[in-house]
Amino acid sequence: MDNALVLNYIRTKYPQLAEKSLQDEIASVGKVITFKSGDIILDIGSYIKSMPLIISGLIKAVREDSEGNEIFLYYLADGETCSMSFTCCLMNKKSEIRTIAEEDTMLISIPSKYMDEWMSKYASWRNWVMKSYELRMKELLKTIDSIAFQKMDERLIAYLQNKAEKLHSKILHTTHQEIAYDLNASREAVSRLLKQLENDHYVVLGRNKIEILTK
DNA sequence: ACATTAATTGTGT
DNA sequence: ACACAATTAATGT
Repeated sequence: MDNALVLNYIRTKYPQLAEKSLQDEIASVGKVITFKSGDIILDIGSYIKSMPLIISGLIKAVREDSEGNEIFLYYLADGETCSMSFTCCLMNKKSEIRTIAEEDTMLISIPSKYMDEWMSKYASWRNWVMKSYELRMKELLKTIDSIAFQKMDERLIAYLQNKAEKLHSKILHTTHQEIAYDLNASREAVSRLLKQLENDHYVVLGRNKIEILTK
């Protein structure tokens, strides 16, 4: 079994979940699931029956408008979870968002029946769930601020920085079109802004590649 | 190694 | 925003 593996992941990526018995429970009921880059992990309108603890890779959460345009909400990175999953599970509601694997991603899936049980059983679990909500709210507010108050050039920089941070890499493998979808801008606008950033020695551009230069 | 094709990026209006 | 040009990467022969 991959129990030992799960245990190892939990200890390295989720040190907050400190209780030994909790770690053991996660190891025994959690399933390791992998997704390929581009896979839709959870679509809008579908029911969720488990909660993900992300081990590696990157997941993008998006919202969809009536015309089918996607707008970027936030990234879910290693050491994080999806608060939407948590709520949906407990309330047995459909998902309001779509999550897509941005990179090849590995996560531990916890069946919903345990999530609730552990809330009263383990202090570290409860605290961590609360912390996750807080973090998710912060990330959402950041995105709202970006959409509401920032110009496109600032949004682009924030987007690139955020992604680099979540990926633990200064090199992003993406296209101008992809970024444009996320920011719901035109591809040309993104291309031109990126070219500006390159002239300002903020990034180096390549095909399917953006390297962010450290300042 | 070369030619062909598809995808991505650049530019002018 | 659109049309199209240029460039780059991928694929077949």
